[in-house]
Amino acid sequence: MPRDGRGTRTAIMDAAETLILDQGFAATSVERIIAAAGVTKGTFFHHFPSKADLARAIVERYAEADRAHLEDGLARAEGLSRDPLQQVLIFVGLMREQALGLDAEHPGCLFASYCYQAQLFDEGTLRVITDALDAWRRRLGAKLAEAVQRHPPRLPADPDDLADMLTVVFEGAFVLARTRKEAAVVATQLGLYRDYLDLLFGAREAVPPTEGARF
Amino acid sequence: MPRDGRGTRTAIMDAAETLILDQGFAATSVERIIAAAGVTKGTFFHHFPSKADLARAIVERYAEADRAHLEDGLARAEGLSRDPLQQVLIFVGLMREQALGLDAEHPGCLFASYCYQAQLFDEGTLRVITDALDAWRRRLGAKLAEAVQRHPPRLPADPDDLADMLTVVFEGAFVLARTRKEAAVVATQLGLYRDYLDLLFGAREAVPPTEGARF
DNA sequence: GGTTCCAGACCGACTGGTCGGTATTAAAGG
DNA sequence: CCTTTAATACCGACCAGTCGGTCTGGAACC
Repeated sequence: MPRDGRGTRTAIMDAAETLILDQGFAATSVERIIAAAGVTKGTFFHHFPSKADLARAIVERYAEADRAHLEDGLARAEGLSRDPLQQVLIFVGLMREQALGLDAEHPGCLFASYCYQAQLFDEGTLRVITDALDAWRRRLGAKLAEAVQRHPPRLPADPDDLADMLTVVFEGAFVLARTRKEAAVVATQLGLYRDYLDLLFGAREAVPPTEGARF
Repeated sequence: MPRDGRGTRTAIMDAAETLILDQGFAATSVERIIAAAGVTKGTFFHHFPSKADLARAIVERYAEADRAHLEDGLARAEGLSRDPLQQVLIFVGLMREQALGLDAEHPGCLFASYCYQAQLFDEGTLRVITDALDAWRRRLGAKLAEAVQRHPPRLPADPDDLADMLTVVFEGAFVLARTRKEAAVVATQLGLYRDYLDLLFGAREAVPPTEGARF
């Protein structure tokens, strides 16, 4: 094989991703992408058959990172507690921690960007997004369903909807943070979501688990 | 005076608004707008000096409707209870009611659409958005500050952040509803937010107000 | 020599925006 | 009452520039 083009490829994707996040896909011309990435048009179309293929590649990479983020956080939470409710609380806490470290002036989610320009993308590209968000619903929903069993909630609540709410808080907080140019909003709102779960499952009146789990 | 052009003007704005909401501003060409509105290019540029002026006009109209929505809901809630906490709960309930009536396949917020393409708009246009969202924070934050006085919350909570959370839930729920093509998400998530407030301010242990307000 | 990576001139389609002109209306002047 | 006038509403051909995408060709590596 000749020389390695993967660096160039990711350079194009990196440049495109940040441009897309603050001006949208349609306004992000190939010319600007290649200028930002320091390559030429020939190079661009060597790596991506079309601009649409770039969009797909970027969102797929983003979704993979998102999934890794989810699984990594869950694994860490599972290592820190046996109780599913505590795991979720810890998980949200971890997300909050990382949100605090957002130095970026422009926090934002590529999924949200795409979904507000949905007509520009083909079905497969949009499917990547729904699949990624469904993963959060399924994984957290299952944990919360267990939590509902062990810790009777003070108000009736559907575990899946509760899981969705984390995504909702993330996405909404990004929007607000962007308009205010104040990244701290994300961490603050995640904290409120955590409080909500705390209140919903009154921490003390836990039903003893069937097995000998400690907490 | 010549014949009335306001109908044409709003027709252009209506067409543009829906197009912008599902493909973004940059991808919404003047040609498509005028095709959808049934007017010609000359007419378009007669009413709007530039495409950017159209963007500004649309977001201003949207923000006015948003503000009216806020004030109308608050006025109704204030008519239904004297207690600020109850007013907020009723207000959220009203929003939920209206979200249930969303027949649109594409629920969505123009503010979010703009903020994910912020580079395309000038400062004044973006300012309209921050002002509109700040109004929600101020109005609801004040109510919630009163609520905190009368009903000690079970967990420490900043009234303004709590107010922000309604916006967050709205915006986040829109994103999720769009990806799933399932408008019901919005009402569901608003219901969860209402539950949160309910839990936070335990409904029964209210501190009697200084004056003789009943609730 | 064949394959992959990169370069940049080039193309037709489409973009936002302009401009000269027509149609419609209401008020003013007779 | 009828005409004039002026202001606004509307039309569509046209323009310069930008868009995504193609193509030919050379450079680097096996």
